[in-house]
Amino acid sequence: MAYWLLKSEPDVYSFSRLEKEGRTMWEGVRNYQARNNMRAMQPGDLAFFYHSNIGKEIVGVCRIDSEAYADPTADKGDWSVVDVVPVKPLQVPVSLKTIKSDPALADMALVKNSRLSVSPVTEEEFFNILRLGATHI
DNA sequence: GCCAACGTTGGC
DNA sequence: GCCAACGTTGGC
Repeated sequence: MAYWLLKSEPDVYSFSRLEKEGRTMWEGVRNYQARNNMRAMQPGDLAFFYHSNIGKEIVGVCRIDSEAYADPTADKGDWSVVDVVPVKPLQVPVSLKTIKSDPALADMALVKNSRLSVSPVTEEEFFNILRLGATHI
């Protein structure tokens, strides 16, 4: 079981929309590191859903529901997607500010490599954030 | 809206 | 293979 973090601008695709739709294909990733992270995902892995630009906070937990497969929206290049389903929103969103100010979380890829849209999360980080979010899975 | 950080492209 | 130029992301 691995843990991840997925970024999306909420005015492009928000967590509440994922909850409403029940499932989405995580399309459009055009960065090799992010793509390789998706290729390392397994069905059942859990991921945080982070709202970039607007909110700048982790708002929910979702589950990876497929292995990586070819991105049908890519007209050229070797890109991948995974299917994602919602698990539950965080009772308390965990802001980037909170994460940066917490020594246990300040090494997260979210902080260290702010441009990476699909990043790994350690088990320790995952449960720390759940605790800050007052949420149990 | 600005700009720093980062990744990619292309000329040499 | 290096590096300057450019484009994009995302925090501020």
